[in-house]
Order: sequence, then structure tokens, then C-alpha cells
Amino acid sequence: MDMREDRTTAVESGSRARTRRAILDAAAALLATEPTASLGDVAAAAGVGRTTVHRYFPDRSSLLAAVSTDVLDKVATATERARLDDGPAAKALERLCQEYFELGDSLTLMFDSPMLMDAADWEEDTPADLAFLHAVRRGHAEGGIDAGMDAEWVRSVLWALLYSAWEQTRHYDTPKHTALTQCLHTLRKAIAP
Amino acid sequence: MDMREDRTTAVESGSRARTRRAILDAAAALLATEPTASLGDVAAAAGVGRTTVHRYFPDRSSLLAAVSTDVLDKVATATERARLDDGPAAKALERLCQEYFELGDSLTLMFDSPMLMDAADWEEDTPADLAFLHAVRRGHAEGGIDAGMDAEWVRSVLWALLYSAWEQTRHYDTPKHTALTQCLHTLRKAIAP
DNA sequence: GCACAGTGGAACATCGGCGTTCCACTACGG
DNA sequence: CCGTAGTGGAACGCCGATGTTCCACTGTGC
Repeated sequence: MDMREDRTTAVESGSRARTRRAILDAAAALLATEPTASLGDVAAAAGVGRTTVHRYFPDRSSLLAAVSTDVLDKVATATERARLDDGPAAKALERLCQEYFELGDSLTLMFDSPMLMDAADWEEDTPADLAFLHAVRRGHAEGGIDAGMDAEWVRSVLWALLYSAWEQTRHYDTPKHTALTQCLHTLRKAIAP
Repeated sequence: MDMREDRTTAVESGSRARTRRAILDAAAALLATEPTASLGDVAAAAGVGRTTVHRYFPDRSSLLAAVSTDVLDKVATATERARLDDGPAAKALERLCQEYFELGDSLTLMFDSPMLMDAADWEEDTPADLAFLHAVRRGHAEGGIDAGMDAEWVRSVLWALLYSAWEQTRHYDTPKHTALTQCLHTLRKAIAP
């Protein structure tokens, strides 16, 4: 078997892997607040030259795709950490909310990136999606989650509350823990039957 | 007194007023889904020539500013229609939610336009803002609104739910009344003490 | 018919971001 | 010391969006 080339975990000298990360992180953070930021801006934010950015990501779409899958990865691991199958489903969603909140700026990208990223792997049902849907259905059966709320609607509400909470920490001087507390409190009431 | 020039209600032959509206509406609808749409796209969506757009709005920023104040106007009248001072505050917020929902695509602009519009009159406290804050405080006193929810947080939640509901009608095949019902239902639970 | 408001389109110059190429510099291991 | 990997910067051509100018067309009222 020929191992074509594994883009994500390609053989990269520690140095290359580090700058790659720097660019990805800077891009995620910058694009979250300034969706139309130029590649020059991204390069500056990452502390590298514009040429270097092009060395790692030939064109803008490559960078966007990489950021997309990177964020998707973070979401996936966060979902795993939430252990959606443990305990009451309602509590599981609260844990999920906490984990997602930790993603910081990245969740802003997740929220309104449909405009930004046309990544092919966006509309697909990821394992995280399936786990989420399963948890909601379990909640419906257990009676811990309002049966009148469509799973899709629960997902929307969760993300919307997360986004709002994160906005509060950005635009106003709300400390993060306060925002998260409000968010969880509201989520709890919203999904309760 | 010299009436400088009243930009909003300037003396415009019916024809001019009509095309102006067409451009404004098309711009609002288009920018809501495609924030980086070109002026040519806006012109096409409005059914006019690119030249005509420039005739009414010299540069892009002018158009954006006009759209901004236009949307702000719609929000203001919608807020008035909600009669926030009548009846229980919680019910008043539900009425407000319904009125805002009618704004359609425009509310998408309101939600993530902070990136789009740098309108000077954005951060100011409009009468609509004050009425809203007053209603929330009234709800706190009456006990109809969760006193643990900051007025700012209530506003965020309201907008977030509205945005989510509208998204549901766009991306999925959820009929509008269903989305609105879900939205109101969730809002009611969220703001209840 | 005629003036005039309103419009669309073609053409043009400009500007900024993009993608590419080339070269010089630094660090590091042989 | 020398080759190599990694980088930054300057320079260039390209392209799409923008803003402007000019001209031809259409309607409406006089």
C-alpha cells in the first residue's frame, strides 16, 4: 500500500509543525473577529511573513479548509470529553456546553462560518453530531429534555447561547465564569420540559 | 432656519424614492446572506444598474450606513408596535420577539452586523434600547422575569433565539410559524424565574 | 414635438489582495 | 566549515471590486 500523503499528520520537522500551528491559531482567532482579514493580516498575527503562509497553505481556500478541519477536530475532542452517554441527558448537554465554551474564539467561527468556509466535510454527520442527536433523543425518552424541542432546535439553541455568552465576554467586561454561569443557567431552563 | 438637508425624508420624486427603497431592500437581503457581496451583485439583486447604485450611494460605506439606519428604523417601529409597557413584562418580551421575527433577513444583519457596519449611531442608546431595558427591569420587579438574568443577557438571549429560529427557516425546511412557535416557547422558559 | 428626470451600459483608471518568484539571511547538524 | 531547512522580504503580474465619466435610451409632462 502506498501511503499517499497524510496531510494532517504528515512527517513534519518539529519546527514546521510549530509554525503551522501558529498560523492556524492566529487565523482562527483573527477570522473569528474579522472574517475578511487579508492573508497579510493573518501572517502578521501569526508573527510570520506572508510568504511563509503561502508556503504552508498555497491559497486562501487551503488555509480556510485547514482552519475548518482544525476547529472541527477541537469540537470533536470537546464532545468526547463531555461523555454525552453518562448520566442524565440534560446534565450531559450542560457538560457539552461547558466544554464548547472552552473553545473560545473558535466557536465564533463554528457559529457563523457557514458563510466563511465551504469545506466539503461541513454538512456531513460527524460522530459528534450523532452523539449529540443520540443524547437529545435519550433526554426526550428520560423526560429530562423538553420533548417539544426538535433535536435540531436544541442544537441551535445551545450554539446560540454559547455564542451570546462569548460575545458578552468580548464586548462587555463580563468575566468568563459569569458568562458561562448565565449561559448554563439559561440552557438548563430552556431544555427543561 | 435653514433646513440643511434632511437625508432620510429629502424631497424625492416618487420614482427616486422607489428605486432607493429597492436598492436598500435588496442590499439588506443580500448582505444578510452574503456579507461580502459586491456592489454589482447588489445592483443586480435590486434590478438596477451598478451606475444607479452609485448615483444614490456614492461609495460602499454610504450604502452600508444607509442600510444600517434603515434597519435601525425598522427595529424602532417594531419595538413601538410591541407596546412594551402594556401588560406583564414577560408577555411584552414575547410580543417583541414576534415583531422582530417579522423583520426577516434584516435581523440577521442586526445580529452579526457589528462586523459589517461601523455606523456611528450603533452603540448609542436608542429609545428602543431604553424601552427594552425598562421592560426587563419591570419584569424583574413584577417577578415575571428571572431576576438572575442581567438585562444585557436577556437581550442577547432574545436576539440569539431569534437568529436561530430564522436560521431554521433558511437552512432547513422548517415553516416560519413553527420556527416562531419554538422560539417563543423557548424564550418563555428561558426568561421565567 | 421637446425638455428633462431617471436610467443602463460601456469604458477607464485605481487600488488592494493574491499568488508567484527570487534572493539573502539565520540556525543547525554533519 | 559547509550543506540544508526554514524563513523574511522585495518585486512582479494578475484580477476583481471600486469609483468615475460619458453617452444613449426611455418615459413623462409641458
